[in-house]
Amino acid sequence: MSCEADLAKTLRERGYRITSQRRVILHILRQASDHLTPGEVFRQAQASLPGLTETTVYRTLEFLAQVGLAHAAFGSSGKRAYELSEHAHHHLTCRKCGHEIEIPHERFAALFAALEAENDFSLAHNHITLFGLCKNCQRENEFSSEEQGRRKAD
Amino acid sequence: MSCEADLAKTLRERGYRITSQRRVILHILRQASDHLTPGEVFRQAQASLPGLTETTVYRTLEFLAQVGLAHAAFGSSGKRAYELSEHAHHHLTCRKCGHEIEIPHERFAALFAALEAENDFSLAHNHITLFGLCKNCQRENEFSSEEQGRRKAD
DNA sequence: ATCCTTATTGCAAAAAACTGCAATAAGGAT
DNA sequence: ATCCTTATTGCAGTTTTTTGCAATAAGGAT
Ligand SMILES: [Mn+2]
Ligand SMILES: [Mn+2]
Ligand SMILES: [Zn+2]
Ligand SMILES: [Zn+2]
Repeated sequence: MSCEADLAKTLRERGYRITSQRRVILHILRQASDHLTPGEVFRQAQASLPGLTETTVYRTLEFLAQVGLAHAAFGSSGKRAYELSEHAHHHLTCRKCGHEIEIPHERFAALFAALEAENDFSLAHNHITLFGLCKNCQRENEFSSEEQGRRKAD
Repeated sequence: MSCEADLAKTLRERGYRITSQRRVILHILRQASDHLTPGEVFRQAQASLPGLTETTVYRTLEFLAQVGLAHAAFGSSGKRAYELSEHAHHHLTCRKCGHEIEIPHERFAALFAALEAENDFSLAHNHITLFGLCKNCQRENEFSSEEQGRRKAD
């Protein structure tokens, strides 16, 4: 109820329509534990909605983002991926292993507010990903450096 | 000289090779006033290097980013675009008109350092784009809201 | 229940990105 | 100057993403 009701309200008010495609895709995003690419959503959605097109998935995902129901992110794959927008957050993503650390938006709030004020700019809901190396992969890097050093010395 | 010398040093040291393709693409990035997409680079590069392939442009651009000579960014087009890495910076980009404001990295340094410390994470050189509305486009939005309000009231 | 407007979808085709593999060419060694 | 190793490129083909347009269907009105 609350899901459907929310959807109805959010969309109808603005003149948008509720379709089976949107319901299915939204449902898939709800189930998902993390970000999903259009391709992944498409494959899952086909099961419940045989006729569905990949084109529609792309457009629906982008639509949901526009309306504010979903948020796009660029993960380590480099491809766009979507997730439902619950609490605002950002990510630290490891370039080696893909491990993701979630950072609550509050951590960025002060800086963002300052940037808005200083630049007469009104920030939208951003969902950023900062790349780097996680704890483990940093260690591995040290190891390989040592090894390389030893090799050269031989 | 300094350009070529830099290039030689940066690449040869690590076992990479200097090729005409890399030189041309790098040269194009140097001329560019702002971020260029692979497609744009390709079109410009073809002039000086007829045989060049689009594939090579993609790979070279990504290569230059890996080596740290270039940096990727996701502009308002949503497509990846590259630029040379001079002083570290980030962007505030308007979703309406595409206007870009450059923010020096220093503005982010403190927060980033804190995030690294708090999460045992080692951030790479990130180049982020925050979307929103520029001064002008914010005003335009107000106007259209007013108009809409009036229309409904009629 | 039926009609109407038009937002949304599917389809077909294009553009953009990515891959595997064999041919090419840097650049260090002789 | 010639040879050799292998990093890099081009080519052909695949996958991913985007676009134009006609057909479809949501949902307000009658
Ligand atoms: Mn997220
Ligand atoms: Mn930039
Ligand atoms: Zn890692
Ligand atoms: Zn603007």
